[in-house]
Amino acid sequence: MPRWTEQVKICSRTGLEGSLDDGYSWRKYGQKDILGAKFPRGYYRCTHRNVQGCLATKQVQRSDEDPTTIEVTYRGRHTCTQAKYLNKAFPSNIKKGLGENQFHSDETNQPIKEKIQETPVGIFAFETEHRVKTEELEIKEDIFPWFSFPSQSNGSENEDVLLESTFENHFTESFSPAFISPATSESNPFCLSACYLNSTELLCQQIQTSESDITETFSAPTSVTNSPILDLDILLHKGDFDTDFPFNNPDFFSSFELPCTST
DNA sequence: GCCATTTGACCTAG
DNA sequence: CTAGGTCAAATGGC
Repeated sequence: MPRWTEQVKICSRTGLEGSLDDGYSWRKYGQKDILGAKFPRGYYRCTHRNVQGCLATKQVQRSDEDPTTIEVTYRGRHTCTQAKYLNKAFPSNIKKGLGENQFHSDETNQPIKEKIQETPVGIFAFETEHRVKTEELEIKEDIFPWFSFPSQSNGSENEDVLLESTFENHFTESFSPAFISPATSESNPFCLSACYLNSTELLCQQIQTSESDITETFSAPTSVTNSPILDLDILLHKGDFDTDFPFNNPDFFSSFELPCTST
């Protein structure tokens, strides 16, 4: 049975923590305390298991080191109708560009692709969660030290609030003005934090700044500003972005609004 | 009443 | 034997 792991960065402000919507509907069937882990592991199976015999399952566990990161281990592929639906909902070049680096297995029908394919709903989840390739995690944390949180839970009931506050403060203090565009001054900086560290997430960064810059950024990765976030260009795999990559087309963004705006 | 979640019990691989 | 994974009754929300 195919098995692979994602790391999902959560945005506690959105309240989506816990749902971890990946486009599929899951039913929780168990939870276990894992030896040596601070947080219990949740066990989920596809809601359509009984009706359609879909054997996909996933395990969800919050990371010890960074409680804002959820490790999601998928097992088995979806055979239910929602998998078909999700496969049709997004341009195929997205799948090609983003899928191949995300997983340890060579399975072709992988949730991250399906998640991204799911629009517009998938886009919103895509903006509030942070999925990273496991192998890149350390590199990202080196570049974004403010993404690493001290282990401060000590049983506090207000852990999430505390984390959110810390996260937000780190961001408002750490981002340069060049990164936070004046044009998006009403946007909550924390929303920028939810726009991400890998290639997929950098797209969101660019969405928040200037759509017209997107093409330039992707087509001329050596032309960067002094914004530290753009150093992430080194993490981009040029092959991930085909010339017709949808995010290069400003029209792609006209179909939805960015949800992370302050009230 | 239906469905999802919770949680202690049970199963099983190592 | 132990830890991880699953089952299923109890519980709660709608």
